Amino acid sequence: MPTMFYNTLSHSLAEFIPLVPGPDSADPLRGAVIRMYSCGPTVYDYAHIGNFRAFLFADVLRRYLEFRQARVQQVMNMTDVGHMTDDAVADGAGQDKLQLAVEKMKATKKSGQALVADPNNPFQVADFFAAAFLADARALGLAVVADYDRADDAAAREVVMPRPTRHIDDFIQLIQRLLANGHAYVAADGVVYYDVGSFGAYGKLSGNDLSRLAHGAGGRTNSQAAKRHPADFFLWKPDRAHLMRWNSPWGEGYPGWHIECSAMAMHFLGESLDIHTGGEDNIFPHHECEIAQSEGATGKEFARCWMHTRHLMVNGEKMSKSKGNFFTMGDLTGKGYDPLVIRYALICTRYRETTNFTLQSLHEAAAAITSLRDLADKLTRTVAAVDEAAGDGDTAGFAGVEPGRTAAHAVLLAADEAAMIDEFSQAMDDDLNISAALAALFTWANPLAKKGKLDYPTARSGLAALRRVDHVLGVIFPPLRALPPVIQKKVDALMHQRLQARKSRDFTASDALRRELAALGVDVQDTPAGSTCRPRLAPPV
RNA sequence: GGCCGGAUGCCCGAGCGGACUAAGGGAGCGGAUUGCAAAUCCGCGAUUCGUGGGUUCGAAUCCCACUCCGGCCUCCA
Repeated sequence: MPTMFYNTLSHSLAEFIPLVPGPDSADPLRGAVIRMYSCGPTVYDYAHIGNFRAFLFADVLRRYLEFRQARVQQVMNMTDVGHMTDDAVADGAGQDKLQLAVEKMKATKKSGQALVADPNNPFQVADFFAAAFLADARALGLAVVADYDRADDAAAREVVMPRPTRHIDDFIQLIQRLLANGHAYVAADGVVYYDVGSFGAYGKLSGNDLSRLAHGAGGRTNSQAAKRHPADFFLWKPDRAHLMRWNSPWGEGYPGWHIECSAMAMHFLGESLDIHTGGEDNIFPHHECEIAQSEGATGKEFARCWMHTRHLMVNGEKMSKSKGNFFTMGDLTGKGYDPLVIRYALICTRYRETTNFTLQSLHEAAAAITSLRDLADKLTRTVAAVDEAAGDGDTAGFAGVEPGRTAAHAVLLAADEAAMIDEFSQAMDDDLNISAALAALFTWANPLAKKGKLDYPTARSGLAALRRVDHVLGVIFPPLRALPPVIQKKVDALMHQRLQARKSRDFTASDALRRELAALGVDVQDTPAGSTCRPRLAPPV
């Protein structure tokens, strides 16, 4: 079955064929090199789970392509240029968002918790939130951040998650190119604008057309004398008062908010990309403008496939700051949810559906992950026991290699496993239908989990299959977060206390202790051999 | 006003013309086991797919109308 993705550009499902396909025409993904650009976070504040849903969608997409044996070069920007809160006239009005962040930082400093040394320094503020983003993203298992962490120096990291403030020269060059070929102009107010009228394809992504943009009820109608068309957007704005500003041929100022993605994507990935991802809100105007800038400059198709994820709702409502109904990672981990639970809850529905996020969905996720992890444990123990007895230490072959890439692929799968992998893959080929893919996984996993004793070939094959799907899912094999040492001490003490209570058959005390332990984040299980405990993925209900 | 999506059991969510007596997950209920516990195991929950028409031998799946919900058109993932 061909790999079908919904392409916002064509408004339809179409087979995805890489620009540089692999050698096998029957399976163009295998061995392909796929260049993918993902619109990343702005680092003016903590990212919320709605943001992370979009990044996780890109992550699952990338991981699935790797599952299919493609090599993916993914670039995700971290926007640290202070863009404007009120860009309604496509002209940089309102307040600088980084300026707002700086004000907030100053406020927290006054209240005694200094988050950065100098809250007046926008670069420090941006660095602070960039670090916070990376920490959250690591916990969620974003592969692009793993790449970033593996990069050995700052320059190498820059390739993976570039920061616009370090690419101002690229922006200037791109703007000069657009000026030279007539797609941009310097207006009477000294601002450099993109001339949308010069780019006939403007609107091809979003379905907007210029006449409607000029006259529609949805804003952007403000006439600005300096611009040729109301939809013209600025590329560079001279402004000596702006918080972050740089020298340019058009005076000291700052870049427009669309130029960074065009410039950095082309800088690192070339003039044509395979896939460009983002949230649905990026379609217009951001991605529309990216296309105009990039294709206006190069004359080549900028991105072959545009993929957008729908918004996340919280408790049935759109997330918004005024309602205060958004969660950050810290909010949820603080309540006792493991990041892997959050990951699962955010990836387990198809990216093109509006999804409603609730705390209940986290508990469902915890239950689902727990059963898969229990199966993985059982398979691992079975394999390890035999390998140990045989003395070949072969289990290292599983642990040491990046999952999904080599070792797991090298293990020949039994018929059941192969069928599951095939079904999983077919579902994902259908525009990343992860619900159906998960159904295939559970349908295979449940009987295996219920079987009492497994033979070695079954366990080994099952483990390899689980590792392969988990290369996409990323929730079965990554370690859970560790209990803080202080809590661990308490847990040990309570477990001991409980053992005493059970010895004297004081089950009331034993159960009370179980609840205490649950509140601390561990689940207790009693077996004939004694009591054990393990970390909980979610707090008790 | 323009342009898009969506409505499936208690909840989430697949299915997109015949294998649907509707996947999978969660919650619930009954039983086994147990400490009248936790964990585990076995079993049970939609004659029905927003409403009304239509097409068809056959519709959750196609067409029309209606109702409701959501998104974008403006900073947002």
